[in-house]
Amino acid sequence: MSTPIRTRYLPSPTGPFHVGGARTALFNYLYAKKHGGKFILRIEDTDLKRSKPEYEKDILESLSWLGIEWDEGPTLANSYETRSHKEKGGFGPYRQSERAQLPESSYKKYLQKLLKEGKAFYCFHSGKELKEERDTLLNAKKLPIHICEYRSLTLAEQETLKDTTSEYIIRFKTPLEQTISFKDEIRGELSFASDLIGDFSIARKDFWPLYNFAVVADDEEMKITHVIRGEDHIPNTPKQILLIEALGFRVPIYAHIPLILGQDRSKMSKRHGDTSVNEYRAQGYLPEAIFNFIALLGWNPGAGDNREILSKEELIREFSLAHVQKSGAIFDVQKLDWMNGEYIRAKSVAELARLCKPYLEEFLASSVSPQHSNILENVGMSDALIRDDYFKKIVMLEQPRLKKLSEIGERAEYFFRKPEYDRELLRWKNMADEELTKSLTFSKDIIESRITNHESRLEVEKTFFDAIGKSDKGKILWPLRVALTGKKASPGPFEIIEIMGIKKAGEYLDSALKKFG
RNA sequence: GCCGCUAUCUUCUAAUUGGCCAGGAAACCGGGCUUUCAAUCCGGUAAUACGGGUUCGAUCCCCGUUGGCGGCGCCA
Repeated sequence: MSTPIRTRYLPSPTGPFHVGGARTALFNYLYAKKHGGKFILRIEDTDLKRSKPEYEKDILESLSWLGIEWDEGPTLANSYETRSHKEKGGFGPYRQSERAQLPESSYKKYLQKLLKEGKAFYCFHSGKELKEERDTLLNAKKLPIHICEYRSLTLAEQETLKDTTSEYIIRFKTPLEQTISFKDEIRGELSFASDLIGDFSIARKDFWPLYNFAVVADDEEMKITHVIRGEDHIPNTPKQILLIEALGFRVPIYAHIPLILGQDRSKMSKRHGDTSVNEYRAQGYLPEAIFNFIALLGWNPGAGDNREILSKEELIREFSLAHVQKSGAIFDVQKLDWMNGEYIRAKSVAELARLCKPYLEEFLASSVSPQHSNILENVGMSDALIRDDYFKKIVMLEQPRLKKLSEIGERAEYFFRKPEYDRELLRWKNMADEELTKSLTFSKDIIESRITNHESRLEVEKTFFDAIGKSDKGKILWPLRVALTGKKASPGPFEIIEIMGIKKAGEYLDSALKKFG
């Protein structure tokens, strides 16, 4: 019996939750699910100055929205503020700050062990001294690491010094002249010289744990078997392995995945603007599309499998670390747009309408400018009264055109308020004014007197084509379509009439005609 | 600066342990369908960073160069 697989994702709630983090979480999730293991969410919030409850909430909500469910960790009910300890899993608490505050914290236990065995020590250099040393080394073009003089003091000597000053910190006594190597599941054998690491800090004087140490302690306590994280953590790995060995823990399996890069090829981060999951959500990207898209960023199903649209279940089934790319991938929004469109087209109309409705309402409510309001004539349909059956028909029309849900407002606006007309846009090719007026009047005539049942698109279409005869269809249909929509691009006029009805269509044509006196 | 990772079209990527014309998708361009825009169908442009090896044969293995990225905190 092999040990059950346990993967984890450790976000730090110090800013909006980004797609890079979501991808790391996703890979851990896919790997765990593929092998019937557990995916653990642990919050790295020991940096109390920067960690914020709202950021943690953002992480939890974004992950849930994406469908990346964690088997253990904080829950949305267990908010950062209330600290109600409604967590899932038996290895809690899952917030580092809470673990550190436990009366018999494991951090303290392990720290004391290291100190006692002479594997860690108190460093009494002041922050100023450290900074100066660092600057000197940097200026001399040397590696800015700290190999501390206090490392060789006995514990008793250190305890004595503790009485003389309050400025000290706990460091790991990094063994010299050693090579630390480990196998990365994606990159193979990696090795590092211990001399280049220095005596790194592991805890503050009050035993408050620092990152590298905290990770090692918690991974042990939570029985983590696989560490799947961004390649920016490769340099941390030898430090963590040194700690693991000093504490006699088991070394987990490592896999360092490539970074997601911004358009400028640098690590995607805050400076790249709208990269937060929330922002994509607000713009109307579907969670399934983002899930699918980020899974394919740095990973593919492998040899000869050209599928790109893959469901969550398929992704879990196909996932393997062996097919993870080694080099970083640029987040290409254009391709995301395409994929989102694919998912939109795959939706049922009812579902899509439900998803689009808030975007439409928001658009109609927010885009009423003073200059706009006088044309906001109520054409038999008040904004507050968007009937579902009516809206569904509109959505059906826009479905093949939509890339993001947020586009629905702009695209379907004319169904709810009369458009503003641009004289030149109404004109088909070089049509003269009289010709244009004739065309619009012609359409108005047909609509008002010849169509008996506008709900039959076939009838509308046939009536029009019978009347137009063999003459240039563009002369009639282009001005009609623009009169109906006010836009240079839109669905066809017959489909629009079918939905908006002859009354409103007639009124729109009247307005368009007024442009030409 | 030092250490590490990495290198196939503009972008994401494929190429059974070295072997067809280097394949797919997005984007772009052209065409069909069309009043427009989409959707859809057909077609097209476009890449193994460079230099050495090893080999009958290298995108693949080795070395070097160059480029890109990451890390070097009492942050995580």
